[in-house]
Amino acid sequence: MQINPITEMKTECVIADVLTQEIKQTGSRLIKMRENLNAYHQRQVNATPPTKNKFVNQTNIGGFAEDDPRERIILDWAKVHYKDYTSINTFPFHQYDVKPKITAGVVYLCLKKHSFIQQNETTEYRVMDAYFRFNGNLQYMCEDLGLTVWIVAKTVEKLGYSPRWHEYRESRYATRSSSGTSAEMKFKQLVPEAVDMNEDYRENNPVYDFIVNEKTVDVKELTALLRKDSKQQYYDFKFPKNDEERADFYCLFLCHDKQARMKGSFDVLLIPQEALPINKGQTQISVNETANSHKFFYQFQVDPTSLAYMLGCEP
DNA sequence: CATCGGACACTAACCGCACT
DNA sequence: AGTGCGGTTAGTGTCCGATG
Repeated sequence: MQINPITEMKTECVIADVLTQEIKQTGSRLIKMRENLNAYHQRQVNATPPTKNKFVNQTNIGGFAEDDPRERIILDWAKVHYKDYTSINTFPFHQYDVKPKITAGVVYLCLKKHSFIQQNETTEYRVMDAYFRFNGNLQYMCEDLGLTVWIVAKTVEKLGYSPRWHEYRESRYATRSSSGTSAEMKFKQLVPEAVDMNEDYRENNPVYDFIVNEKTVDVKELTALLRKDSKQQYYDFKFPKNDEERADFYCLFLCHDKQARMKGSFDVLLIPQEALPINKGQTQISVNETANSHKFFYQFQVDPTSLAYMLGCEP
């Protein structure tokens, strides 16, 4: 089958336009999702008293005073409504104005004490147990469970709770070693909401560097190469051939100056997975503005200052 | 216990030939 | 001229065991 290159080019442009539109819409959706998440997170924070301790003391589990009215309230509710540990979310927290407050953690500990919750070895159970033991601290949960942060966070979500990405990020930054200017540093600067996946959880070989609003982003810093044969300058962009291994977005920092790199000027392209060629693992992005590859990929150029917005973060 | 170094892994940079 | 693509090279970081 013959394909007219002009027609194909036009089709690609149309696809690019549609995708650009799609990114904007996705951005709006993500903003909405984030708002919901924030509201949920706020409720969680209010519901769980913060602790300075790394661990919630195990001996305190279920340690209600003899006359603690909360225990009776929870047990009365559990006799009628408890099915399994996901029922905790359905507890009518707002109905009881007692002090100390009844929180999800309190309900859990009480139910565990009275053997409503049967200990088992499912991932869900272990994650939930760790969630309450470590007050939702992702870092400690991961260390304790030996699971990757991504699996833990997803399971937390599945159980109806909100993974505390923000707190996790801060904890990572505290122990980070600074390694000069790079695209990843720049990305973090431009998208402060981004969760860095690169350094501490390599076990499962994440193919992405960051998670932003539940979307995976792989950041690449490239400088133009000069082809010896055709004297053309281009950026060599390699990515996984297989769809499943690809990140949701590729954020390319195309440096103009080989020596200055990120210290000099650069273009930022935010390329959605859907725009990448199928069954291919690499492509070239020509520096020449008239080249097809340039025109196609530069449709995904974003202003560095609007990068966070494009990824669905609040302005 | 700290630290040194080799094996290994990952990535950007680069090469060169093929094809249109 | 422009692109596709498989491969190599170089630089860097990590892991882990040997060593003192």
